[in-house]
Amino acid sequence: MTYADFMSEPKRRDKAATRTALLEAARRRFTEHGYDGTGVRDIAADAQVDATLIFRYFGSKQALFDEAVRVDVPQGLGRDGRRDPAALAGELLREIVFTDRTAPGAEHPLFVMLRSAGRPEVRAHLREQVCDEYLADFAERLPGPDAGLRAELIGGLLLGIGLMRSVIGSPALSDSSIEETGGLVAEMVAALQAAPPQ
Amino acid sequence: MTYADFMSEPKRRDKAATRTALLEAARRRFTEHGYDGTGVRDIAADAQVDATLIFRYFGSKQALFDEAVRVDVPQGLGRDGRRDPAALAGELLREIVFTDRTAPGAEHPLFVMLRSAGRPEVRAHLREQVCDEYLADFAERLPGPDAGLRAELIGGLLLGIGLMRSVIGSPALSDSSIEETGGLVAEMVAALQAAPPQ
DNA sequence: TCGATAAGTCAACAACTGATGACTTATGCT
DNA sequence: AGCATAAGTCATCAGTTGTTGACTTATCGA
Repeated sequence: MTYADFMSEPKRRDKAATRTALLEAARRRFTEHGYDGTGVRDIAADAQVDATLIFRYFGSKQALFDEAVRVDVPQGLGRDGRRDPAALAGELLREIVFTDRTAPGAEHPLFVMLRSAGRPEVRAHLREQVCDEYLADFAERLPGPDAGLRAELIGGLLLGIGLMRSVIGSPALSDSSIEETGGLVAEMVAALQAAPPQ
Repeated sequence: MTYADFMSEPKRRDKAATRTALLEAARRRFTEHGYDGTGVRDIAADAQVDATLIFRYFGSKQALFDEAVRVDVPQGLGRDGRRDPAALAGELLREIVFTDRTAPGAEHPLFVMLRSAGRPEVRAHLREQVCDEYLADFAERLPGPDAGLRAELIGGLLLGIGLMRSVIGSPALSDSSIEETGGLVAEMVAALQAAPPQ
């Protein structure tokens, strides 16, 4: 069988494979162009699949987006041992911000959502995930009556760093290593812990 | 002349007024729904004006967006006197992040752009403005060989705080005063200055 | 008061959007 | 081998998008 034969050969029918191909193509497209900038036909073309299968397998474009962007928030990140907010921030920095962006589906879903932040439902989803799931643990480990504010400042710092890297593409942060940036972030978080109540 | 007469009365023709009405409506719509989520007919309806005037006066939807989102970056924010990065950060916090959001056209253009970050041109514009215009002054006032990285970390912190307030809508930061938040931010920036080279 | 010019209106376009339902074709079991 | 069923295809819909050019109407100086 020649190469041309192989290429023109109709591909085997495989629901699971088609589904994940669609899901991966969707993640890439949504990451790069946002929800509104991506059409179902674009996704299907990337996955080399018929566009109507999106509705067969996911129901709607919105449902596909939701699934492409869903993430399991690791429960109780620093459960035993690492109760230190600075260490916790370091973990989040590694898990969310400094993902290997050469890999497929590399960008963390939080930043995919950020690129579609024009849509109110996406913003709501973002708020739930950031505030309720990621930031909840922080507040109770920080001192002072303004612990909630301090926790959100750490969240803002981490998200801001990710924003600079993945959305804005600022040069220094994009090229920096996690050790370099992590060290500076640790100092900032430590200062936040030590700061007197405002 | 009755009220009904007044209401049904055709309004005076006034190019300048129409233009600014369009511009303000565009700012509001783009702020709330992003570029792709906003149609020219939506904007025109808000401004109570015919949609085709957008193309008469601005050329295209994109050009209208550009003009609606344009901002004069104050040159040399801390030219004389306030050479301290922490003070500079405080100024930016007041100017960009803690704008009075009850006012019309309240959101700072940077965050309007963030809500349309799905579009590559918008991201490019954002990068230019943030890195070249806002962050340039910071780098030369910070110590160490990694001054550029530190400057971008401050940028990330400020943008992240704005993001939490205006896009995500996190509770504590949204309700906080500029004094409260500014105090904590000052501590973080100070720690960044004091940090040893990584 | 007339007429030139600017301001605003209207109908329509071609392209694209997400989505549907009826259709065809391949696959795996008996 | 043949058949039921799952997987994939096709034509098409109805609505929306940005944009255009030809049209009407108001405004204001002569």
